[in-house]
Amino acid sequence: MTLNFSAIEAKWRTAWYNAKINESEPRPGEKKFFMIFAYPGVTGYLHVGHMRGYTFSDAVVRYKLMTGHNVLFPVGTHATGNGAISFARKVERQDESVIEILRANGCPEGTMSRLSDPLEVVRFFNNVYVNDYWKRFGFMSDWRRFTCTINPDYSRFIEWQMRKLKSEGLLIQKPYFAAACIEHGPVAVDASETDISKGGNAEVLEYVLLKFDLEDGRKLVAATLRPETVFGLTNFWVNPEVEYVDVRVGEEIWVVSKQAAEKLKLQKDDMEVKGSANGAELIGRRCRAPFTGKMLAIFPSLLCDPNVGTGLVMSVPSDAPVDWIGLVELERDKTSRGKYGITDKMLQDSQPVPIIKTPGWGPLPAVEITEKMGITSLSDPKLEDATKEIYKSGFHKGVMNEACGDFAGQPVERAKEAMREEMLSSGQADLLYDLSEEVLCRCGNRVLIKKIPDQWFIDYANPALTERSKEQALTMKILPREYYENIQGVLEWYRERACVRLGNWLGTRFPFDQKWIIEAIADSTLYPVYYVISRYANEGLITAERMDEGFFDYVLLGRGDLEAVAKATGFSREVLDRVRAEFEYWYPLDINLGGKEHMTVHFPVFLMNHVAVLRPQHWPRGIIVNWYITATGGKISKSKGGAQPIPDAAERFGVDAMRLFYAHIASLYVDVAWEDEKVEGYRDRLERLWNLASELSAIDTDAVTEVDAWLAARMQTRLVRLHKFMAEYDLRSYANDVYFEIPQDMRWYLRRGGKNKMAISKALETWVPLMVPATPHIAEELWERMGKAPFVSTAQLEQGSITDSVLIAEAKEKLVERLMADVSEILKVTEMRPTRTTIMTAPAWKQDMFQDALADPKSRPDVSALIKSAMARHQSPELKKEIPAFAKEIAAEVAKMSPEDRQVLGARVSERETLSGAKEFLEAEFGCRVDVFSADDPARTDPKGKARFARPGRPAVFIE
RNA sequence: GCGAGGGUAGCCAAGCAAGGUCAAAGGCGACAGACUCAAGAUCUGUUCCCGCAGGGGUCCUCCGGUUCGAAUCCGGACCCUCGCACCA
Repeated sequence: MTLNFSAIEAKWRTAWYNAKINESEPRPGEKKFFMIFAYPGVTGYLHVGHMRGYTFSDAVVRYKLMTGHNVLFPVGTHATGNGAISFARKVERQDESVIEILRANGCPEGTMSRLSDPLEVVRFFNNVYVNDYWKRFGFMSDWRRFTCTINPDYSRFIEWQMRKLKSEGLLIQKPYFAAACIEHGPVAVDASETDISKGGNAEVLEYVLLKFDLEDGRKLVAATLRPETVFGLTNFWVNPEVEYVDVRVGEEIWVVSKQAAEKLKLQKDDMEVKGSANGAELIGRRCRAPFTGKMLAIFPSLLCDPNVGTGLVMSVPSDAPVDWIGLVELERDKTSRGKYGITDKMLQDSQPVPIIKTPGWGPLPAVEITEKMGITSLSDPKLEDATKEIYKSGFHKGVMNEACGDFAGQPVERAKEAMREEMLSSGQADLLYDLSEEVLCRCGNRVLIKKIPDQWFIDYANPALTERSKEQALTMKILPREYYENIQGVLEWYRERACVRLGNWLGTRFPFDQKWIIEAIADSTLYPVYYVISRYANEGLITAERMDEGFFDYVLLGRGDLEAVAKATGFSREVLDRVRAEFEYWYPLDINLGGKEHMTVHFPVFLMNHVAVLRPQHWPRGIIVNWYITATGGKISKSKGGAQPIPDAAERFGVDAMRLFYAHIASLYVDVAWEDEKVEGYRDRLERLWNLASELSAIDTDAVTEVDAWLAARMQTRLVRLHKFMAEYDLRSYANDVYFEIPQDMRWYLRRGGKNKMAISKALETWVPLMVPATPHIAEELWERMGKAPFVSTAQLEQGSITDSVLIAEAKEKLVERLMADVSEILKVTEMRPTRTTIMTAPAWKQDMFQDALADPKSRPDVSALIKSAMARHQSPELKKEIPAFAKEIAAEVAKMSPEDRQVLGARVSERETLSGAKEFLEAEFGCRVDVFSADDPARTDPKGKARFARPGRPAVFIE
């Protein structure tokens, strides 16, 4: 029969939500479990990959619910930033790809036009996320608590958070250099290119500006990334075709390209353009280098790009292939030399000077590499590779040589920093921030780096905060284990982070200066707290306008006086105390789960904000990081739309099949490629389990067999294992046992001739509830078919216990399985068709000795002690030779066993009795007569003398 | 570049922190058998090599080391993925 998953899912999610079993109320005295997943940013449709982490969270929550916890699992969305704005803009200009995505996801045409409004975008997607994704997947989430970061009440909370950070001294102000469009203000430069139309991969570079004195008092300003190479300067490059300008910066007159002047204007407070400067006129003159004071000739070079740096370049031919080839070309170019009056003497004075010792290279790497690569002209494209190669090895492995004064012997990396500092403080250098490639705003203007003099930061570098956060992290459950260790380093490394920004963004106004909007990472760190409040705001019991500082202080920090707060806010005392009690009940947060992209962004600041603002008993208890589900060809891209809409996938594969896929396909801590066939495989698996359960339920006999006890025992063993897995949030191992191992146990039971109605229904009652975390809908349906009252979702899982009788039952069955494996091995090799099988279990003396060995507390049993006691027990002369040999063997074997195995095997079972009991089964399996003897039974048939091979746990076998 | 993670049998994927119980779970695929008129589904078995008695050999990217013993620990090489801060 084919199951109608879709109907089953709809039936049960409706039933759950009608019965409100997903709603969370504090129940004082009862254990609580509070988990969230990092809420998604509202930037468009999500894809099937996103559901992995969410589903994992729901599975954990459901498991906790079934193991004695009162759970809280709220959800929300994060709309701060420019995601919704950029989406709305695309709709507005009828961007084809966006319209296409909307259509593909079934967005009605009428709704589409509304989505040119960012707030409508947020509203629309909030609805999609909650209804089409999370409810559709049957999450045990308390929908009453939904919140979104641009809700007015949420904003009050964020304002409060900022006030607390400020009063803790954690908000600081200092200049900052940010990418900005002249028209539109700050823009985001990132690969998704939401704000920009070109240059998403650009990086912000910090150039050191070096000032070269001209005789007329002006300064030629060269921009460099390698200030330490001033020791190797030989000349200066000016492009005769570029338009330069004189600018006044403070007291000084600088010469830079016109384009560079524009950049400087955005970054220097006291600066003005004086007039144009003639580049060609400078060529042939001389300038004095900073730091060394060396006089340098000025040569022409058409390679100086007015858009890069200052459009003026200093020349270090020892280590810059471009500079070296520039000189080589100039030497050849008699015309230019004549035109600019460049003499042989000037060229001779510009010979490369070795300054850096780099392993694998001679004193003049630039000369060496151009020769090796056969580069002789500035137009050779290989020049770029050569430059990269020399830069890389010189910078990372090089050491300054004896020509470098005080810096001789220092690694280049260190010398660079030291010289930068020294020249900056002595006024010989300055800084210029620039983008590594051209970036264009959506409006078409060029994006430049602009100084923001009064930028606010959260001071995550604060030593006390860092220290307390690190200590807290040590006490937390953080998975995977690698991240538990790494987060220490991440917290240490965290610096101040800009927490507000200018421009057109969604978010909360900064309470200390309304021109700023609070930035997206800053307003999403403390928010799990808000889920205990949002519910009251959503129900209208408290209102945004009146949620003041005193209100939050009272409910979250336990500060202030109830009467005063009630009076100031107008909220009822009863509500105020309910909110406060609810916070005290649910907090701290037990688990925050989020994707791996959060490891160096959200998680550390999430922790630090809690530590900074809340009392220690409310600091977080756990973090789980999930890796991604990717498309077969690479990452499923959020900005480019999901591979298939989530509701479509749910319809096609079934929610439970998808949930099982997420749970079982791999550990949470590896990336997995989404493949339709795999999800279909899980759907088929669920159908098979359904059929198996039906087949078992249909059995209606009371016949008692020895496997009944085994089945009961095996379920106990499984339960204990399963709870151990979930203690580590190892949902994958859990699912493996529930969906693959337990069905295997059930089939084995049937194959062994089990058919006891009571035993079966007992096992099903254990098994079906175990399916709830991963596949709740199908579990409910099975539960109902079994005649149980709803809901299995709220049932409690058995704990399971491993008693002696469990051990014995397991050991017996293991014996049978082991024997079957041996027999089939023999049959396979010999290709016999058996007519009779004789099984000879180990003789009493071997069994006794085996038990002695297991009982020995030493990890390696004492061979001579084994021999002694065996000799004392068994006097027969023919054993005299066998005992020592076997003692040695058995001691070695036992030495290798785990304590668990020893325990199992120590549960002494009569092998002959056990196998005799399974005789009928074995005869059916082997298709021949089976006789079971003890090896020391004279009645046995053993013409080939196999009996002596009998060992405890592995009887001898003779097949004819 | 800096920081982090990874490379396991035809494929996917456990194992690796606490070395021995690992020829290495589980799934998929393939092959064989049962069932069936047949196909599919299902169930059972096999799926590195050798072996007519339950055994042996060679394996966990490559090279080297530690150890009685290494998929697991250490060093090196090659390859892949992710994060690097105002996109969230």
